[in-house]
Amino acid sequence: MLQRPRGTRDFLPDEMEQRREVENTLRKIARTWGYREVCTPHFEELELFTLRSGQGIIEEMYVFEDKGGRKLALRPEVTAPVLRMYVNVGKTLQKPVRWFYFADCFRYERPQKGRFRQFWQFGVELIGADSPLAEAEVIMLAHRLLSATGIGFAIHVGHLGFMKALLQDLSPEDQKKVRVFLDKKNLEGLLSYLSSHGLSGLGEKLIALVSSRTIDEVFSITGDMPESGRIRELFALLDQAKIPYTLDPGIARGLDYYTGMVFEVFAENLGAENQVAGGGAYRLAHLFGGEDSPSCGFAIGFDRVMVARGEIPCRKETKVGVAHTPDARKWAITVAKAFRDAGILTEMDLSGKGLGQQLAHISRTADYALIVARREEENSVVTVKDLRTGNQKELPLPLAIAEVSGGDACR
RNA sequence: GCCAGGGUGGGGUAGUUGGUUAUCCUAGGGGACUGUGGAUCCCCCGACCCGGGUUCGAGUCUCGGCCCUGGCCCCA
Repeated sequence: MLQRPRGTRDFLPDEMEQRREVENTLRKIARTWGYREVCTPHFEELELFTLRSGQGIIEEMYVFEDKGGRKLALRPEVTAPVLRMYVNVGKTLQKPVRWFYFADCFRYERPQKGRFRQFWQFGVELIGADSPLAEAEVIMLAHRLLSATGIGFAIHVGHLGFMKALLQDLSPEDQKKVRVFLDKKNLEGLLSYLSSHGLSGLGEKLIALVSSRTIDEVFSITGDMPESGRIRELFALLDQAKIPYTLDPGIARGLDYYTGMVFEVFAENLGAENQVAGGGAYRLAHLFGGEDSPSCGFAIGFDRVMVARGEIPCRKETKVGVAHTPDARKWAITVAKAFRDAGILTEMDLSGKGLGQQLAHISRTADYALIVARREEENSVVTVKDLRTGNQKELPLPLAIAEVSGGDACR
């Protein structure tokens, strides 16, 4: 038997309906904030992704050559494609541009809880706005979206400026090493690295920095910096908006292209892969040949959100099944059409068996049975049987539809 | 790429020191039953992840691979 490729999933209707419900909730909210949905190709030129993230990511991507010899890659994320699109068409757009996307991405990684080779991201990009309010807006929107999914989560907000201020005299390699130690909260490793590189003086300051939880503490360690005012304003805005967050100056991982504010969101009930969203302020447009545009955005790991939500029973729509006899087939089709036109989920019996067996099947799969046979056809009525109570009545079509519309689904 | 634990019908399971036709539940299909139900009864369908080795004989032991689950690494 053929298996699906490693790290991919099939979704049965129950799960698909839940995913669509959450997706559409996210879309709706993003729209009310003025963001509009965009879509980019599943594959792009390989260079688009290596420009952003370096050659190292080739190993982590699905890379292939097409019949024309072009080097392509399945998108591992969507920020770069969206910014590429912005550069391609954005000149004429009014700034700022508010876009969102819901897209599947592909990474060649080892699957584990909440991590798949094909996964979905819901993301937001705010391009061409350079202000603390813009940065606050994306965090506020992330908070709003994640709240709507019903999961428990914690937002950590940081700023690359803090660490930059302390590390500015170090070589780029040392900076990177130090950031990795800090991000992993490996303080012993950090101290021994620093002392073996003649940098012991930094250790105390760095540890104090990453354990700071207020902006005053942070600035007392880093001293004043050019962005101080702006950073204070950002956090003041979050406080005013009553966004629950933790100031986390230790966020340092990855992404050299982030320019200032960075944030990460962690969910409860997930294993090692518990980050459900991440983002920050960045500049990418100039990399793809556009004008330098300050931007910020984030992506939500949709699959992890769904895992974190756990099993939530799906509410089902009222469903009717149409049992009919061959001599009344024409009327049965008319009846079914009328119910469907009224927006009611309607299934025709396809088996041609006796009414008893048709009802046996319908009673397992629907809330109401419509019985349509010669008698109903002759009188232009339909027998509506409520399968929960067993009550049935013969009604003309409009009344029959009203009867079913008024009921609640039981399954 | 690394580590640990797993893999028996669609789902869930039993299978003793290696021994006949691999257990049970459930789901699915058909029938009893062509003007009224989910019950009941009967029938059917359907599995040892793949490949090599040991053995008279492998679901069971062994080696390799694949896949799953969790963790490490990475995480754009």
